[in-house]
Amino acid sequence: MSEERSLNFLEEIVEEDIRNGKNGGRVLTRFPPEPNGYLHIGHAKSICLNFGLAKKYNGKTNLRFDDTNPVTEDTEYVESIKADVRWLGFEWAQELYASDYFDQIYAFAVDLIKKGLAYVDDSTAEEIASQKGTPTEPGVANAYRSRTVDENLALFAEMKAGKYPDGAKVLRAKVDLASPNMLMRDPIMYRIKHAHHHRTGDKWCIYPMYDFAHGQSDSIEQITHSICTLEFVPHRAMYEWFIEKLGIFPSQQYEFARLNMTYTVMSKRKLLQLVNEGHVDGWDDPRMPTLSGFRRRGYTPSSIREFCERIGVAKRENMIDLSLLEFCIREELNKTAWRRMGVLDPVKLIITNYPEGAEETLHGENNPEVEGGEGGRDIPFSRELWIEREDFMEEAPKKFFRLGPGLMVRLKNAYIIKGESCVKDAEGNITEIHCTYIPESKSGNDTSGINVKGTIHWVSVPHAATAEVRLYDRLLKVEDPSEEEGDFKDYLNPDSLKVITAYLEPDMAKAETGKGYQFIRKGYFCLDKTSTADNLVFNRTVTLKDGWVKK
RNA sequence: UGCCUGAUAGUAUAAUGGUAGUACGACGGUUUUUGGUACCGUUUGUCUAGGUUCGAAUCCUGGUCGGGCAACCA
Repeated sequence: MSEERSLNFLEEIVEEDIRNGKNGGRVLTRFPPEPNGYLHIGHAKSICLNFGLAKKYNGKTNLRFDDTNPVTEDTEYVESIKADVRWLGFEWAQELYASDYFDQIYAFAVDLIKKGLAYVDDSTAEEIASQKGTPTEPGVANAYRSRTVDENLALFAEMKAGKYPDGAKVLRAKVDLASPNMLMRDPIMYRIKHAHHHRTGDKWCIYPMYDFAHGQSDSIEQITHSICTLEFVPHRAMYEWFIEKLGIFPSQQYEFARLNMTYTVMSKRKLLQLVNEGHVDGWDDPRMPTLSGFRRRGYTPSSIREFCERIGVAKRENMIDLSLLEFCIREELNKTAWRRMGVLDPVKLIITNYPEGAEETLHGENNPEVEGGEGGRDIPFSRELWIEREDFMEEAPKKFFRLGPGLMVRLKNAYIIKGESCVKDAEGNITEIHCTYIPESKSGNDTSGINVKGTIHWVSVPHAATAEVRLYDRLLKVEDPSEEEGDFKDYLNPDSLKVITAYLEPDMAKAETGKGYQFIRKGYFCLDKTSTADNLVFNRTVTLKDGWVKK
C-alpha cells in the first residue's frame, strides 16, 4: 500500500519543520505567477510542487497573482492561468493578488522610512546603476541617502499623490552599498508608473518592486514555505532583511532548479517571440510547451502530473529528455485511447479475387488493453482499400514483415492477403497494388492455418472519412539552442508541422473532443478545436514508439 | 578578478559514514492479428587531487568545470 519512496529535499524540509513544531505544524504554500503570459510546463513543475507538498502534509495552497507591474499584465492572462491550474487538476485555497496588499505594502514602506531604513532617491536609473558599483567594487552613496526621515516621508507621500512623473524618484531600502550581494546595495522598493492597473485601475501611480512585494505578500498570507526557482537565491537575503526589519510573519524561501527540456524553449520572452512573429499559431499551438499547447496537442493533465513526479526536484541545473514526457503520455493513452485505423500516406490496394461491388462489415474492439475491449465498432470492408504506402515494397529486404510481391500479411481485423503486383505511373511511382485474399482467413474465424508475421492497417476506399491531420514534431532541431551559435530561432525545426489529408475509418466522424485515439501503428491523435463535421481536423499527440529500424 | 550556487550512467533522480539503486533512453530477447503494449535481459556512473576513518558519493582542504548576480522585470 504505502510504497517506500525517498523524500525530495523540499519534503525533508517540511517534515523537519513539522517535527519541530514550526508554525504549529501548519503548511501553507503558494503558486505566484505574474499574469503577463501563459503557463508552460515549467510552471507545471512549480504547481505540482506547491500543491503537492501542501496536499501531502495536510496543508493548503494559495493562488496569488504577482501583479506589481501594470504595464505587462492583463486579465486575459489571469483567466488563462486560472483555467490552466484547474485543468492540471488543482484547487487553490484562496485566489489572491499582490495588488490587494498595496495599501498594506505602502504602510510597510512608511514604517521602514520611519525606522530610517528607506529613502527617496531622485537619481536617474543610469545614475543609480553606476553608483551601485560592480561585483568587485563597492557602490557609493549619493546625497539623497542622507535625507531626513521627515523629508523622506513627505517626498514618498508626494510620490504616491502623483506629484512626480515616471522615473523622477524611487524609494530605496537603506541596506549596504558595499554588500557583495548586488541586490543588497540599496534595492529599489517603489517606482513611479502612471499606468492603469488591471485591478486597481488608476488608484496608484507608484508600484512596489518584486523584492518589496513578494515576501510581504507571503508574510501577509502567513505562507510557511515559499518555494521559488534558483535565480531567486540571491534575493533571499533581501527577503529576510525586509521581514526582519518589518517584524512581520517570517515566511521562508526555498529554491529549486527550474525545468529545462530538450528540443524546446521555456522562457516567456522566447515563447512570446514565437507567437508575435508568427512562428506558431498562438500560445496554444500544439508545438508550444505551454499548458494550453499541450492540452490542444492531446496531452492529459494526469500525464503532465506524472511527468512532474518523475522528473524529481533538486537544486542542480537540469535538462530533461523530451522522451520522458512522451513516455508519460504514451503510457496513459495506451491504456485509455480507443483504437482506430487511419491511413496517412495512402496508396490503393485492390483485392483482385474479392467480388466487385461486394462489401461486408467487420468488427474491431475499442481497446485491447482493457478486459472486454471496451466494446467495439463496425468496420466496412470492400474490394478497394487504402493502405500505407510504406507498407508495400516491390523489392523487400529480409525482415520486411509487410506487403510485397509474394509476401503475405494480415489486414487488421480482416483477411490475410498475398501481394501480387503493382501499377506505376510514368515517373515510376506506385499508383495501385494488386493482391489476392484468402477467404478462410477471416479475423476471428480463421481456418486457413496460415501464420503471417505482419499485420497492417487499412481503410475501405468507398467508406473512408477524409480528415485533415496535423503531424507535429519537436519545435527545435537541436536539444539545447543555448549551446549553439546564434539565435534560438535559427534552430526552429522546419518540419515541426506537416499537414496532410488522411483516410480514416468512417467511425471517426463521430470522434469526441478531448478524447485520445490511437491510429493503429501510427500514433495517438485527438480532435483539434477547429474541427467541424464537414472538415475533420486531427492533431497527432505523439507517435508510437517505433522499434522497426530499416537497415 | 568579488559574491552566491551546484557537480552520481546518455538524461534525470536515490543512497543522510556501511552492498552505488530506480526511472526514461539505447541495445538484445520472449509473447503479440499494432515492428505498439506486456515481460525478461544487457549496457554505462560518484568532476579531480590530497586528507580524516576499519570504512567516504557522503566529512575536511585545494583545484577543475557548470549555473546565477551589477532591470525603476518577476
